[in-house]
Amino acid sequence: MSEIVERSGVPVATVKYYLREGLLPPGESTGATSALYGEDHVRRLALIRALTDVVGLSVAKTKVVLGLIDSPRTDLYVTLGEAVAALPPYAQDDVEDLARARSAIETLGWLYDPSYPAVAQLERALAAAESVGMPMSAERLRGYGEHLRAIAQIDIAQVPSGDAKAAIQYAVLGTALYEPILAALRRLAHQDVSSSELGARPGGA
Amino acid sequence: MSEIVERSGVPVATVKYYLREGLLPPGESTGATSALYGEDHVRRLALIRALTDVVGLSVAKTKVVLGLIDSPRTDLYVTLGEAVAALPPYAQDDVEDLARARSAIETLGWLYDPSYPAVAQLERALAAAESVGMPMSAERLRGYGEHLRAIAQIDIAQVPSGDAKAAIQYAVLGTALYEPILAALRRLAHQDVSSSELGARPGGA
DNA sequence: CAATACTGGATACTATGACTATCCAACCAC
DNA sequence: GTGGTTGGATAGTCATAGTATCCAGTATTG
Repeated sequence: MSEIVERSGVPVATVKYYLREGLLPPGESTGATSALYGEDHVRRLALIRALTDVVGLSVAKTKVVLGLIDSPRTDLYVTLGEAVAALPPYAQDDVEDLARARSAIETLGWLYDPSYPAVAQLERALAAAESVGMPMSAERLRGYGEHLRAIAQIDIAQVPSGDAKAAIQYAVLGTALYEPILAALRRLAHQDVSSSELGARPGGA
Repeated sequence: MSEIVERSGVPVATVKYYLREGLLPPGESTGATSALYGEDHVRRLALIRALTDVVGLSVAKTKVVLGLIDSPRTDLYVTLGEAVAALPPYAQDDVEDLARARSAIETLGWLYDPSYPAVAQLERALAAAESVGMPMSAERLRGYGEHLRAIAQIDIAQVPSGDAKAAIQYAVLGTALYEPILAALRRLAHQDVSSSELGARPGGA
């Protein structure tokens, strides 16, 4: 065990905690006081840290996501839905009306399936923006929609097509792990756009 | 006070807590046992809930963001940087090398300013994806970059241009509050793209 | 005008989450 | 055989985000 601790940089006590919580599978037991851990465990630890530290999931939600990766359910659509439900922004599933989300999705001409968790998440996010006096305009929505759809196409083009299980795993992780990248890139794009369009410059106008 | 409690839906004890923590400004005192609260306070409460519940900020980070909105610093660039630093994915500011982020930004031909917090956030997000075996390809990056830059242009076109303070407030809130919308839309776009390209359908293939 | 109800403010308490530390007995390596 | 690890169990810690209680000073109303 000292090996994976050293290679992953995660403290022993924490590794034991993940073992306890069922995030990390036990090593192959070789007697009462030792077990074998391998490359898999190191990768698993990296994944756990990525989901908790970077994506910001709780240990409980991380466990859900890992469970979906380990044994994907029936099909991609259902599995991805469950994964999405484990990702922020969390929307409680008590019946809120989905009017804003529905109207947005219809404006975009996209598939509207109210059972898909992202719909409630969108509703919540739109309601929050509105409650603060920054409602989403239809025009802005259409702009976002166009470019996000293009991004989604890029994402989907990467999904391995042969093995169904691999495809689901890729889709789940891709949804979760690329989100922070997208957020950071948007922030950087703001910089770049304002610098090149308005002449703003690092260190003050 | 019962008024804002009722209108905002936030429990009294919690309102008092926000008052204590300095997230909510005190009402205009009218004697030792009463104070006046108004529309401003209701809006402020909505903003606090939006930042904590939807964006997922801690009370402490929320306070930072609110502080920037209340009294923006020197200029937009600096203020937005501080706001961005208060947003996930958090990157500790101890000297990590920013090789991945730098290379990504250079690939895109964007402005590279290592002091801008989003650079460290990008580094962390890219490193996480890589550590899990899903590194970002240059090709995918270019695709993301193109579309996110377009989104950033939409964002910046909305920023009010007259009043500098209003512009800063808008930029800070827009960065934070639209992020969950973008995340949800991307997830929905995945649905729509896969449904129209692969023939997948709600309820199973 | 007196009883009751409601404030603002201070203080103390609780619940949850994510670790972290301690023990212990079994081993394995020398 | 004996000292240092290991796996496993149990208990303790710390931070965060509230809740709950108390209190005394109004305000209200019959």
